[in-house]
Amino acid sequence: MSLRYALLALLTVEPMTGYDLYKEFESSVGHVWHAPDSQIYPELRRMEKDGLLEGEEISWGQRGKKRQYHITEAGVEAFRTWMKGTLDYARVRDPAHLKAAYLEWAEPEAARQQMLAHIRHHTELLQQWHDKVREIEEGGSPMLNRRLAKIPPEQRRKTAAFKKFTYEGLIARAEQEIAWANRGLALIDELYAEPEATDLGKS
Amino acid sequence: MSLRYALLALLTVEPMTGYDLYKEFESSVGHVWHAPDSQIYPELRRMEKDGLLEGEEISWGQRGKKRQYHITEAGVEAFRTWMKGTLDYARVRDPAHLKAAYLEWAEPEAARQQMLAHIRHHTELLQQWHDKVREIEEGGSPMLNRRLAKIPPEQRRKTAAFKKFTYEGLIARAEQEIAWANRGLALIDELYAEPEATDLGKS
DNA sequence: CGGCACTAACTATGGACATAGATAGTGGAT
DNA sequence: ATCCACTATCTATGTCCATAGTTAGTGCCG
Repeated sequence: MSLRYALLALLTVEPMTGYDLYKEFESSVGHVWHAPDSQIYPELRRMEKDGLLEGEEISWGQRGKKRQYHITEAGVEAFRTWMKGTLDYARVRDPAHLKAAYLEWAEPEAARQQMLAHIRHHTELLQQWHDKVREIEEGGSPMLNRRLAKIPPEQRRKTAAFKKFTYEGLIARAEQEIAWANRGLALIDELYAEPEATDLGKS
Repeated sequence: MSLRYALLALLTVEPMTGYDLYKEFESSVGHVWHAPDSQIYPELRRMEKDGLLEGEEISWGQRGKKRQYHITEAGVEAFRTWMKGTLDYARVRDPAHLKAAYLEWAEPEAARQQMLAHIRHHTELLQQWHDKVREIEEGGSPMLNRRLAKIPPEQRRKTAAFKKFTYEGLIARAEQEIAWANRGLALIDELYAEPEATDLGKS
């Protein structure tokens, strides 16, 4: 159900086509909520049917057409209602930690690779999110700038602050995951340490 | 696809029925990977068809029956193969952070409630996971104890260590989420602080 | 003018999961 | 003897999502 609200959030700034939204999901919003175009187009249709959006055919070039959606009053209302209510949190389902729980089944080298992959993955995310925070701080985010331009000046501080707050949370999470995986690497080293010293003691 | 491997992981300890596995998912493994019975039963059938498990009808009471599954050689092999390979990480899709990015749309009180709900949720998880770590440390986890009893003594240290490592990662994550939500509460207070001082300056 | 990357939108299929409910036996408590 | 909580299994429906196409127009580059 969150896809719907992610789309509404973007459409509170300006009317957009499905393709625009898809592009925005690939870059900015997609860092928080990913969605493929095959999910976006039908959802927009459904939202129009539910009265949250209104679509309009726009011609493009000679024969080209695109469908631009703008949010309705009901759409804004639905978004506000969603913001008011509390989320229900999904049950834990974490492949990386599931696997970590049984690392004794892997060769030490494979176990290390798991941890390195975890670090690599979260380092990439970290990079993206750091870039995003820098962009916000420097006022270089086109979508955010358009949003800020539409709202009264006294609201702008809040709007930018919450965006930054969000990304900083994701950054902290990624850093935590990296730290965990590093502890994992240390643990693997310790558990599979060359047992010479111990053997000497035993023999 | 991870459900399959979560089930295999449990079945490396001992043969179990679908109901046993469902119960285990509700308590121990469910802290890492949740699954409802309606997903477990058909998956077990599929795994049997794929030769990873073998099921056996067992009578229970007068007329009762249950189906107990034990892992096959192919099942163990599949589990090892999964442990060897690397996971592909799912794209980010995080309702809590999506919502946080647009908190300026909520009344300050509603915004605070979001943060408090986040704290409450992760505090509950934290509690569960802390209990789990204590259980592991004190040797009071029935499933883990049966697992440890089945393996050579020199393997036991690793097995227990990886379980503990896993839960500690989840604990660190939950603590991070709580810290983030607390920063959120502070930010809300700051952004919506009584503006007397500023007004005085302006007037 | 032909190729090519991009814009634009949609369809089809299948897996994973939530939610809800159906069915039936067990075993202990009142 | 009956009720109830629990054990045990399965089905049904719908949403979400990944993956992989299909179709068609645009606009620039060589």
